[in-house]
Amino acid sequence: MLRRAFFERDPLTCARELIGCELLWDQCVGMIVETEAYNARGDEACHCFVRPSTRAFVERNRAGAAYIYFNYGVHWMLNVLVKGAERGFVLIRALEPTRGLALMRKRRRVDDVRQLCSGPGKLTQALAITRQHDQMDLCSDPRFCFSARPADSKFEVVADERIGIRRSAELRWRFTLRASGFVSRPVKASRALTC
DNA sequence: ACACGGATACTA
DNA sequence: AGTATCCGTGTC
Repeated sequence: MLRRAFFERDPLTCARELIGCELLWDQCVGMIVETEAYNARGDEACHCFVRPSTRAFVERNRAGAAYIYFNYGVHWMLNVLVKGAERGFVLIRALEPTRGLALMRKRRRVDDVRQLCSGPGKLTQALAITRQHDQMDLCSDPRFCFSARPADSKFEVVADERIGIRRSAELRWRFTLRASGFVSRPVKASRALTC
């Protein structure tokens, strides 16, 4: 289980290093293959830029808290609060499912493994994540937490532009596992950086 | 390409 | 109360 110290670092560092880690959510598990970083300060795409309630969330909660909100009137989004020198959020955007596939298929009503968690709204539906999990501490309950990358493995991470935003759109703060077939959208090769 | 549809934070 | 905006998905 990832300790709180992992999340007591900058959003960019946490977002990059979460690639290859697992998200454990009750009966279901998936490897994280896509994340995005949002800085509380100086990042116009972060909710903190326009929402006082989100700024209050940052003050009120410790690093490792789940920040969950409803988007486009349809989908729940799972973020993790991080607090280093820079504070902000990591949006969990896609998983490669590894356990609990049958339950995910039932909730998503699709069979294709690549369609289960290949998007921030898809994965919350597959894992049954809703408002009730907002502010949950993801560093204390082994049923709802992150697990570290296997020590002996190597993960190549690619950065490109964040998806679907208008402000601060040029920042390459989306991180994906290289060549993963489980991401929400293909990497924009012309803008991608290996990191 | 476009419909879907709710929370939040504005304007009055 | 009315309006603009929003880190998406599924189906057309």
